[in-house]
Amino acid sequence: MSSRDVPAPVIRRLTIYLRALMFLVDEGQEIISSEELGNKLGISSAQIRKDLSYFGEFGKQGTGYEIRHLREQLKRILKVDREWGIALVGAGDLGHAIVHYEGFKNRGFYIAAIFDKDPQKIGRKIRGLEVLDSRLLPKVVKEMGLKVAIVAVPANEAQKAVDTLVASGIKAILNYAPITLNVPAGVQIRCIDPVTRLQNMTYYL
Amino acid sequence: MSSRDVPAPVIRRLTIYLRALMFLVDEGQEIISSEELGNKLGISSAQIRKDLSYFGEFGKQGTGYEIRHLREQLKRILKVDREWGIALVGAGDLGHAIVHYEGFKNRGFYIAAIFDKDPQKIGRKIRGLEVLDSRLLPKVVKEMGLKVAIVAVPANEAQKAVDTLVASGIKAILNYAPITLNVPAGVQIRCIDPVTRLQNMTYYL
DNA sequence: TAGATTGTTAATCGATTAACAATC
DNA sequence: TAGATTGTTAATCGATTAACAATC
Repeated sequence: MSSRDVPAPVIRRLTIYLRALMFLVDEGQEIISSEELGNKLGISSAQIRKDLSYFGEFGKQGTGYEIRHLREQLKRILKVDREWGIALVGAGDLGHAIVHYEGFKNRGFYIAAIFDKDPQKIGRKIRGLEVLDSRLLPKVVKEMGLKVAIVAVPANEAQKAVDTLVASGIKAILNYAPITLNVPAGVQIRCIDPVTRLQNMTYYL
Repeated sequence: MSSRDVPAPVIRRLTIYLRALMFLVDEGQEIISSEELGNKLGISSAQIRKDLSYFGEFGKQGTGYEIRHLREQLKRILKVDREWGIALVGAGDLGHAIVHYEGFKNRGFYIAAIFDKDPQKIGRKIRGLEVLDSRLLPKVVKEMGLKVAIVAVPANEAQKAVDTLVASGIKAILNYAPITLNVPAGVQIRCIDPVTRLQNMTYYL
């Protein structure tokens, strides 16, 4: 597939463009130029046009981009013109916060199932969704056909959780444990570690 | 300052190296080569050696790196050989999860003050720390000399929160609102948006 | 010493930027 | 049309990689 060789930084920026376009639609704006969008995001207009050109021609010379149209195109490109069910592993404080997070809505994702191995947590409901025994994970993930997961367990349990998820057919994992995890080729993984982000800033202070 | 022109990707990776070294110290390992560390992190050994060479010579030919020593050096470089107090803005679900987060410990940060504008939340205690009225933020941040903040308020309140923080002397902001925020030069900002990270993965599915 | 691994250089690779013809 | 902005090319810039002398 030719789109495979789109540079990774381009894909990362597309998600930022999409987020901005969603916001602009809410604001009622209909048209935007690469210049104006770039100013809002701190990205050059040339960069934006170049990024978009990997996928097609979405603008109109002399005018700019029709916001709704570009939004739909980016949703399609990023494959969030649908809703992905997420398997959440870990029903602690962080898991709770993730389930209550409002930001998934209309952005392509929803929490489909919650798992934990703590008998104290199994059976409880979070936002109407029952916490399931981790031992049921392979069965449930397969039955529901889930491809996306979030790992919100302690660092020392994270690799095991990831291994189980991968074995159950999960293809994309967002990991909140502050540790580098290994996955086989063909499985996507990203880590959210607030401390590394903070350390990244203190360097510059 | 010459260290200003160290490439940003290098600093990002240093935080990953530091995280791995902390883990290795816990495991009891004492020495590691760039090759072994690279294998663990999915980074080439040449990359690691090059990254470190921006700051000095930390290894020993034929042997590798003394893990504790390299850890201390990275802590110093990233300025986390101290503890930074964090001003947390927003005491909702996410704010709660951040206060209860165990990952800050021994990594250079602690929550120093919590602010919210909701009268329902002001005065309550989270982990022994009282939620303060947001109107007190400038005074408290200045008095405590805080330089680092975390924004955990809704998207529509985030820019205002950031403006107040910057006016109060904050120099580094970790933003959890799913929106691009503007800060003046000299202030660092990073955004944690799980949905953009997820969208980044679904592209490749 | 012999073997191993660093620190660093030079070459390669890839991403960003500037400029402008095309065109709405 | 005249003005504005796109899409794209070529040039620039920057980061990664490979290789190896230095050396523990």
